[in-house]
Amino acid sequence: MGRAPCCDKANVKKGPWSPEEDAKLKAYIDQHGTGGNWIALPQKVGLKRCGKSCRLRWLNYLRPNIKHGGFSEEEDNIICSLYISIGSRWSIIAAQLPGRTDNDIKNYWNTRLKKKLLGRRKQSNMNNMSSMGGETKDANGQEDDSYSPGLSSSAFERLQLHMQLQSLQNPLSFYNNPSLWPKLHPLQEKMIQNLQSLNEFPNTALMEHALPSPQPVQGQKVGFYESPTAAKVNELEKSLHGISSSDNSVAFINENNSMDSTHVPKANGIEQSNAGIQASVFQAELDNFLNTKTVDFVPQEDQMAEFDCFKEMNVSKDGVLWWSMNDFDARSASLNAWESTSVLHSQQIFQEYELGYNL
DNA sequence: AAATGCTTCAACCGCGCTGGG
DNA sequence: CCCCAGCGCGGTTGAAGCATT
Repeated sequence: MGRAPCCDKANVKKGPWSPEEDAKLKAYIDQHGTGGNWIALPQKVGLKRCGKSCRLRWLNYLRPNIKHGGFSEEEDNIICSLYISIGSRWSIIAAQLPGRTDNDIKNYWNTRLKKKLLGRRKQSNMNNMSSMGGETKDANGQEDDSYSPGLSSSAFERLQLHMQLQSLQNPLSFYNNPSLWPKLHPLQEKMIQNLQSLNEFPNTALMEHALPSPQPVQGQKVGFYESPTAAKVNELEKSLHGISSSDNSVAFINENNSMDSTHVPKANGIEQSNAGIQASVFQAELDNFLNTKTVDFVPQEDQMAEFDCFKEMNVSKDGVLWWSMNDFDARSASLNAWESTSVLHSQQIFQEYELGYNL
């Protein structure tokens, strides 16, 4: 037994809206507002439409100041950064882009941005692989088919994108520590095994073959990078507060030529140098794609101290920057010139993001 | 010029959440 | 506390337009 339909489907018109219907709806809402009840609205307006359909039409097309198409590079950057940070929360992303609707952004991501990003990765990987004379595989060793069934699942795709970022930035992160993984249902285990079996080359092995190990230089960054997300938010931070308060997963060589353990957990089977190379390669790709300026940033102890939860989890706060609670609210308040959807329902949502993606 | 394939995007669908009764 | 109507969201669909053969 399914749920009751929201309206009488038989007596409701479906499909594209006519100019007359648009005009009717717009005129009514301009004059009376929505009345706080979309279900009752079509009757009042005299439209044979479902209330949900009216709402959608108004929000996505008829309401004032809607922008269609022509996404700017700045908007691209914001969408990409937020997608990597929070996933397909289109309404939240839309709230950061005045005049854009969640539907528009969702379509834009699915039809263009995603392909642009993955397409570039594909191209870049092909370049890497061509020097090896191997067949085309992505950085995870998978058959590099950007449109493969594996990527058709948005959840898996997002996971993959995020894992790429996460593992490149922090080779000792959760994703690279199976011992930290929660127990899975046997079917889930099986699925993961199947996915892994597709990987002819483990991630690091692939890069090990592709690239020589770097020689760390005293005082230099060794490959961990500030993600575009972090850079973007850092920029926003600066513009909002006039200071930089974000932190990034940047590994440093201290004066003794050893890793600064404040920021980098002790190695456990994965060579930092390889991770560094992976990161720099990916950074180049992503920076190129996002056209985001990479900002040199030296994290301070007191800044790290803000993130006790990361310490407890024995991982550095990685460069995939999570909106800190107060920051996000403040940012939302100042950037969200648009009305509509509440940007954040509560701090809890983002605590979940932090926990969920960093665990 | 016609057929076919591909891309785009408006609209629909169904589910989770919320608040009022 | 429970139920239910309505809202809002994310995923999906399918028609229209465009590109290619």
